[in-house]
Amino acid sequence: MTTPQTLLSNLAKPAQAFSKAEQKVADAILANPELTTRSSIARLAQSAEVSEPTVNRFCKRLGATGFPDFKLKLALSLASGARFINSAVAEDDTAPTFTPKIFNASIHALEKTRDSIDPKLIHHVIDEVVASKRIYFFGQGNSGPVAQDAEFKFFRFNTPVSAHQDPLMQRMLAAASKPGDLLFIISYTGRTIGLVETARLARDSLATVISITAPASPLARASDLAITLDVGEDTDEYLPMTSQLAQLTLLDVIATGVTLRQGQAHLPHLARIKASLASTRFDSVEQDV
Amino acid sequence: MTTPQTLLSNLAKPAQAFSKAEQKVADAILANPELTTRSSIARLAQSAEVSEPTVNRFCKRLGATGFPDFKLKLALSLASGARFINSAVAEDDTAPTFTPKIFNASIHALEKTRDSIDPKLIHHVIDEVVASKRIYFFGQGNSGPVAQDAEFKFFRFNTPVSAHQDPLMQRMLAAASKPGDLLFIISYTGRTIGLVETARLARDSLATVISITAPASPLARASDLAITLDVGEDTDEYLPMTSQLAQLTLLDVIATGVTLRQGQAHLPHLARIKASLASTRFDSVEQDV
DNA sequence: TACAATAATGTAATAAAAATACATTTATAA
DNA sequence: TTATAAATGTATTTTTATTACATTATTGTA
Repeated sequence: MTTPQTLLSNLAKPAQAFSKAEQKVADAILANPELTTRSSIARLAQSAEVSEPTVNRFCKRLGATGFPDFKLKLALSLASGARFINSAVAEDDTAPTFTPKIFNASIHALEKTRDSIDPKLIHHVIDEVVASKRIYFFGQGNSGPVAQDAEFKFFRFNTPVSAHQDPLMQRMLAAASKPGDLLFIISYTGRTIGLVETARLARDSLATVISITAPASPLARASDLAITLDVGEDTDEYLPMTSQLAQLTLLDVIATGVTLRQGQAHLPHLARIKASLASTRFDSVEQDV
Repeated sequence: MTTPQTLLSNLAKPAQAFSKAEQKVADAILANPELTTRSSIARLAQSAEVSEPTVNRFCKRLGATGFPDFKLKLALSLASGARFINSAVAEDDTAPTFTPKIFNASIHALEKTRDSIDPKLIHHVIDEVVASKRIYFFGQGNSGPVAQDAEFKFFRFNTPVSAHQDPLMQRMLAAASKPGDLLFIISYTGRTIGLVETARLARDSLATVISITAPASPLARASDLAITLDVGEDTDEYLPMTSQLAQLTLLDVIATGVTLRQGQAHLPHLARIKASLASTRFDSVEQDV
């Protein structure tokens, strides 16, 4: 089934087994997809130099129920991910052009992550968090700030939580861990030697290890549960490290899940935290939560 | 002019001056907008219990050229931001339902930021970064990890850079700063007393202060340049702190801009950084950049 | 209250668009 | 070649959208 997100890229794929006339239709659409979403079948047939039924058959072949449905899917495809195909930052970009590109790349990464997350796995992770007596977040390099951020997010629960970026400290804490301890290990590649060893040490001590990392990586294999994020190509020198955003949002999801699981029981605890910040502000209504 | 993004919310607005029959149409569309994008005018007229021309007139009143155009705009509106109107996390949500909601909220925040950023301001900020002799990133609370992350991102440039979360250290560095020093101060609310005072100290020392903060906040006023992010409501207990994502992506934009400005000159520097990480990996192809 | 004047809505006809059935052409393999 | 199947086009029908115009409500004023 052709999903809206991939329709446009399917069209562009040269591997497609289109017949001569259908290729003409594909070319005509690709020449101006935006216009196609507002065209009649007659107009498109004319610009592709084929008959109207050919266009109609073309649409059905691509999974639409007919031409109007095809236009709808095309418009959706244009509106969502597919539009980012050619949005790599180029050397001659200036602020007005590369700014939206970078935001779009970030948005795209979150969309991709959203669509690839297994809610069952999230459910299990929340189970582990709720069951744990103590939580650690470990990260190195760019994942260090993510671990630190997670500490803030999980501070609202009554379970003791801390984040660590220092490899030696991570190692010592892992070795000293006990059953009931929960370690989140965050690594984009899952190939950082120190973190993989830390995971093994912790599991030897019967602590639970959950990693947020790359699919099929050494770290994923060394963990009890692995939430794998395949945000994709960091091949482009200029594009942002979107994996962090995915990691951060994922940790938000987990924190939210725990909050929901605990229900209202812990709200007074949260209120006390908020109150403690009031005096550091110009006015006490808001805060940097 | 009704833009695609706001069409749906315009429909829902009770303030709209719709006539009786038109209100019926609006209600029918709102009851199932998704279905409407695939309906014929006859079907919609029937479900709204009005005549077909009434539907047609309704569409034109909302800025479409006709019913098909309206459907297209509606579909686009559905595909983009507007769909998040009612996506607050509820107490009876479970992992499969709240996970996409949180990702959507994050995506929405980035879309909003993307559309509100002034590229001219970004250009000026890049000017300041390129001109600076030394860069500091200051943040407290949840913005601390953002500052730390920025340090990683800006490390690729030859300019010395450091991030600080400790208020005393921030204060000392600000007081000791000199012309040519550039301070980035990150604060969601812009009302953290310590950070505002730090900004004033730094400007007294003739350093440049750029803040990433809330519009019209004390911090924004105390800065040379203020990039203001209005990500909006953190009223919902369960929704993520999306402002961090906006801050992170914004810093990505700035870092990218600086990279582009410097051109290829600094690529060898970057290569050396990458090489230095190789031995910490299971294989040296990838890294936690 | 009555009665223009105007706005809102619907009916019926027309035009436009899309889909279908079927004929013709083109390619393919025996 | 020549039968067969696949691809494409023509003509027609069906569906969909729009327009013109009639009817019905609504509003303001004498």
